[in-house]
Amino acid sequence: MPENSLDKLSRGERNRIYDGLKAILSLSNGEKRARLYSGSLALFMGISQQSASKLILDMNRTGVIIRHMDGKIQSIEVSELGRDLLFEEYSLLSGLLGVKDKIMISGVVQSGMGEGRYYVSRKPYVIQFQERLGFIPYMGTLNIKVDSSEEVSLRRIRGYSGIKIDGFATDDRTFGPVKAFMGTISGIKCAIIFPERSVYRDVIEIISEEFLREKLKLSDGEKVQLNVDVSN
Amino acid sequence: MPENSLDKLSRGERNRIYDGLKAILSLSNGEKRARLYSGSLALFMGISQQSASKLILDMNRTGVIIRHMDGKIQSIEVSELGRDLLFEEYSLLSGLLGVKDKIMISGVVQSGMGEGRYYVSRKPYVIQFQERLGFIPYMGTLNIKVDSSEEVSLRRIRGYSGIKIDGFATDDRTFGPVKAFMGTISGIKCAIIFPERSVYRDVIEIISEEFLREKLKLSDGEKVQLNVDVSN
DNA sequence: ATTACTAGGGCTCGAGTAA
DNA sequence: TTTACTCGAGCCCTAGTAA
Repeated sequence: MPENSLDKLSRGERNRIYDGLKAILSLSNGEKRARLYSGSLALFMGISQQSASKLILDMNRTGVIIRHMDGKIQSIEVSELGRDLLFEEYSLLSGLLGVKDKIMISGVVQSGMGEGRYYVSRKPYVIQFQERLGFIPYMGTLNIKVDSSEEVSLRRIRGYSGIKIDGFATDDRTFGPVKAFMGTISGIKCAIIFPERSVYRDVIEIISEEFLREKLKLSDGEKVQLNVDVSN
Repeated sequence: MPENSLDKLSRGERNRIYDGLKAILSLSNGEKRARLYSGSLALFMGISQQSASKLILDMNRTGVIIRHMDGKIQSIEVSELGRDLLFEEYSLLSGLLGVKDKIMISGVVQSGMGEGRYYVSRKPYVIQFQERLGFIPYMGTLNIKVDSSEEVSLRRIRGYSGIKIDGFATDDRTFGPVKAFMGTISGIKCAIIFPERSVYRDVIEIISEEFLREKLKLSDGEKVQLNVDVSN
């Protein structure tokens, strides 16, 4: 069972796993899964079969890959956690190297279940939205289902640390930390918000000072484009 | 004296240096040089001062940083070699993660000294251009001085491995390996060529089946835009 | 203050080898 | 065949400390 204990890993250990992930992606040839022997991985990485075997075990233990043993040959798939790790690294490098990242996301308007409204109207969130995003959002979210062709763009955004909105707890429950990215939709200032620790979803939630759905006269299924600023 | 012996480093050693470079860039705050104590670097990286000191020495030895000792405090600058290393990593990740890279470069036409013509007309090069790029280039290069605002884009391109053109030797001298990237300029197919091992230059050389300068009626100082395909 | 050398401990890696 | 365990060697990291 994965422990998601990536934070606790030593620098060396983390880099080892990081190299392993890159190697597995290289050997996947665009497929979702890579069918390989520990020996093939070893050859590719220039390490011994024993080390590659241990590396695969470690990667599986930390949950960055999902392994299926089909008899002798194993098929390995980079997990969501593993992908996130690599996209985080990518986004970090983007920032450090000064790559201008104007990421655009397009998708279609979707109706939410109203949970968005509930969350974004919690006072501790609202206070932070005002302080860190510079506006008090309309009490509701605009949900956008991102085009599947833009999955990579969305993952790239998620890879950035964004603007931190702290979590908090009430008597009954806890509200997790959130990260936000400023952007514009049809010229109107807005922000995308993500739960800090979440699995990849193709639906994103947008907040804005305006009631976007009304202001932009949007109805379900309508196509919209979003400009996202990831420079922090 | 730098040994440029990066290839000979072990995986662990290379990752250590890689982490050090990222840390130094993080601590530079956008400045060219970072003024820091080995202790500050240590704190930032979560390692001991001694390890940070050794890391700095190693990075200096391999030539990925340039160090100036101003008394006690040192100022550290990531060298061209170091930058190349990071951009290579960035480009590698781009490819592995499937980030669509349509890189555009703009600059102004410049007259070369005619050396471009000499190089690209050497037969072993020409044969490879035909085989690997799919065309026999016009015997000359179009030189473009890239806008300084697009330095990062150019470095990103250089970070990719591109299409390999092997070097060769004649009786008198050797011609180094070259890497090429397909692209278009005003809709006409072309390729950028770089010496495989070179320092960063803001002038790039374009080859094409056509005599671009004439076909596009270009004169010195004229602004042009280039679309580069880095997907290999 | 700093930087950085030297020793010792821990950890990673690979050879041998079992299953 | 393959995967993966054990254990010894070597390497890297840190503490102590000199300059």
